[in-house]
Amino acid sequence: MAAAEPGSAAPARRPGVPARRSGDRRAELVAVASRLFREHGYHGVGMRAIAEAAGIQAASLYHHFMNKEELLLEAIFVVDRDLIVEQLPLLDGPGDHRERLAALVRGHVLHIGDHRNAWWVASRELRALSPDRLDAVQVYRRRYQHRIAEFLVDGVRAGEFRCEDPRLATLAILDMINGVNEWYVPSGRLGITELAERYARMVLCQLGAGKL
Amino acid sequence: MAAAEPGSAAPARRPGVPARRSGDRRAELVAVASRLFREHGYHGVGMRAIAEAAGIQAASLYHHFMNKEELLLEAIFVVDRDLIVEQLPLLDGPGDHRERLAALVRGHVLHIGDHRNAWWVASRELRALSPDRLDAVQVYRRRYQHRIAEFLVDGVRAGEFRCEDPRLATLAILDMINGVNEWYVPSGRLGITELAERYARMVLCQLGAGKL
DNA sequence: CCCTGGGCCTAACGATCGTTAGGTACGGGG
DNA sequence: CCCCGTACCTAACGATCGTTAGGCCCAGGG
Repeated sequence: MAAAEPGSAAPARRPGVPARRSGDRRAELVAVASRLFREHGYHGVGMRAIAEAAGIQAASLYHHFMNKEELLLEAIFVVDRDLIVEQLPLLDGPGDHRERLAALVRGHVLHIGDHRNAWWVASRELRALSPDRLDAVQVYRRRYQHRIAEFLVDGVRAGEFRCEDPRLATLAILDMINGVNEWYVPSGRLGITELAERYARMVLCQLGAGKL
Repeated sequence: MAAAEPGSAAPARRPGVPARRSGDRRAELVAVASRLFREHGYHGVGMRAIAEAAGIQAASLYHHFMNKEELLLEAIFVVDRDLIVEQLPLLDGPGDHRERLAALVRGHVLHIGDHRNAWWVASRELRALSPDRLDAVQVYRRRYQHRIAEFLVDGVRAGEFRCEDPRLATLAILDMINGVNEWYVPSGRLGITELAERYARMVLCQLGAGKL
């Protein structure tokens, strides 16, 4: 996924050189598509543009994907799958509620930093999915959101958080974190690890659990 | 702008009936375009679709706008102009820093509620603007952001806010507020005025200036 | 050695894209 | 009454869209 992140032009694939592994090539193409979707939007990029950026012809993409929408879906799912299988378990890990929530926030910010293109696409181009695909993605997303809201309620009950409306606070916090990928660039004032740390602190502060 | 917000179909304009005022018709068309841009994205909507939703033919749009991009620019500028001329002055109004910031947050949330389509477009479709148009919009946006960061510094100096990095806090707060228009629907659990009030409180809380 | 299949190619399809040219109907001002 | 500007129309342009059909080339297995 993070393989072809830089704006690399066509890598001039020589005919006989196999693309490492079959699944690798697929992931490469998804990464290329993610970058272009991010830059111009799903409908702003044609199959020919994606193919050119990958160094092949448009028709060749159909040997890897059924259609354009499958490319989009795969790009989006990278993000949502990771949220569930990597982030959510952090809430059941060691430490008090403060520490566990901080770990989730840090992980979330770092994940955004590692998959900027996919995150952008995942948040802006959902509407281009067909209704049933869209539902599948939103199930994942709601699961993440509901689990966090539940965790906030637990934290309030444990006396670690102060928060008058956990559901609204969840939305506000997630929007705040996801906002990172609107303006973050690796060359910016703050590195992604500093950002992760500061956002963890800001979130705790917002829940009345700040240390400063 | 908020004139034709509902998802109205073609209003069946009879030939001889003038469209009230010349500028009104323009604003109506921008509102229709905003809604469609929001639903399908800038590149996902054709001039023919916009025209049909407005009850006219595609070619007729070119009597009101030079090209498709001008429609987009007009939709976006509604938002950014209002931010500068209506929101920023609130920071120089009466009250202490807490009250003035709360007023800005409330106004910001209410503005989002009143111009949902335009806000959506303004935050997602900037990339479709040509570089010089994009610059013009971003000048407005940066002015808003810098003024708020400056205000936070003042508030910290006055001992009303606690915040280790005002520039980062500004980004986080703005992303949090703008997130409202990702999920807000008028029929939701909370009305827009309640949301405005709660967001004002959450922002103050995040700055260590909460009352609870 | 032949065969199979993955990965890519060229060429083309019908549809839709943004945009333009040129014309019509009508209300208001001279 | 005539004329002008506004608002809209029909028809069409070249380009680009997503997608398909069919074929070539090469690596690996029998």
